[in-house]
Amino acid sequence: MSDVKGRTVFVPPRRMRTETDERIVEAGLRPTAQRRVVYGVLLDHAKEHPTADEIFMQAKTEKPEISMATVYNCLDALVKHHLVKQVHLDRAATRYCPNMDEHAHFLCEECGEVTDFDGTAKPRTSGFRVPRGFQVTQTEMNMRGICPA
Amino acid sequence: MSDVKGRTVFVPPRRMRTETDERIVEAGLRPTAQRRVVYGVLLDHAKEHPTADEIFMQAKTEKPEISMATVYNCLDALVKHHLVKQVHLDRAATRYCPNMDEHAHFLCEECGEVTDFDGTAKPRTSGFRVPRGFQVTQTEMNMRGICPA
DNA sequence: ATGCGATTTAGAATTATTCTAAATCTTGAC
DNA sequence: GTCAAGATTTAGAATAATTCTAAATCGCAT
Repeated sequence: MSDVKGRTVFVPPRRMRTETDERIVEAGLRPTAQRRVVYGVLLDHAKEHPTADEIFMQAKTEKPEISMATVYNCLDALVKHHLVKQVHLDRAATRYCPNMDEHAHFLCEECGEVTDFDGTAKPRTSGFRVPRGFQVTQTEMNMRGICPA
Repeated sequence: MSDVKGRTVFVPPRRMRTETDERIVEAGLRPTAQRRVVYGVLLDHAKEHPTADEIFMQAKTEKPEISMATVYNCLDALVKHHLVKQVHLDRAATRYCPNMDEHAHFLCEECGEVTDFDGTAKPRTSGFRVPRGFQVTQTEMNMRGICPA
C-alpha cells in the first residue's frame, strides 16, 4: 500500500502487471513491455530512489534484452507524463521516484540514504514569493543532514 | 549591492579583491589566488548561476594557468565552507550560486533561464514534517515552469 | 628562512547521459 | 486479420561531467 497522487492507492505486486499497464495508458503512453518493466521496478523500489543504472540492472533480470538507452527513454517518458519524478540531490546520478505526492527528499551526508519527508510545498504556502508572470508546474524540495545513525 | 547571509552586504567589484579575500578567510579557508578568482567570478555572475565549466572559462581570462580540477576543488571548498551553494536543477551540469540567503531556484522549461525567488523555506514553516532524529543542515527548493517569455 | 601540510596542476580515467541509424513494435484503418 | 505510419527499442559509439593521480608549488606557523 502506498500513497500516490493524493489518495492511498494499491501498488500492484510484481506479477500483477495489468495495474501498471493501466496507469501507463491512463497517462497517455503506449504500454510497451519495457515501460512496464521500468515502471514496475520503480514501484517495487520506491524507497531506494534508484538511479537509471540501478533500474537498468534490475530491469535486466526481468527483461535481459533491455538496453540502457531504453531505460533513459522510458524514464523520460514516465517523467514527462507525471508518473515519476526526477530527484537531483547532488553531483552524482539523477535518482527517480514514483511517489507523486508532495514530499521532500532528505539525503544523509553520512550514509547516503535518501528518505521521503511528507508535507506540502505549494509555492505560496511554503513561504516563497513567486513573481507575477511565472507559471510553476513542478516543485522539488531537497534537504541534507544527518539521519538517526 | 546584494543580500548575503541575511544582511544586505556589499559585493566587491572585480578590482577590489581584499573583500573577497576577507570572506574566504572568515570562512576558514586559505586565501589562494585560485579561490579568489573562482569566488570572484561567481559573485560577478550570480544571476547566471554558472556551471563549473562556465566558471572555468571565465576564470581562465583572469588566470590562464588555472585548471578544471582546481575549479572543482575551489567550488567544493567554497560549498563546504558555506560561501556558495550547489544548485541541482536537471540532469545537466551542476550550477553554483553565491547567494546564501534562503531562496528558491526557478528553471524556465522554455528558455532555460534560472531565476532566484526570495522567501524562507525553514523545513518547519514550509510545511514539511521532519521526523525526529533527523538533523537538517541544508535546504534546496527548486521549481520549474514557464517564465514571462 | 624553513618545513609541513594544504593546494594546484595536466592529463588520464571514470561515470552519466545522449546520439545514431537500423530493426521492431503499437495502433488504427481497412 | 493485414497493413502502413509513426513510435519505440536497440547496441554501440560519442559526448559531457566529474573524479583521480602523483608530482610541483604554495601558505603559514615557527
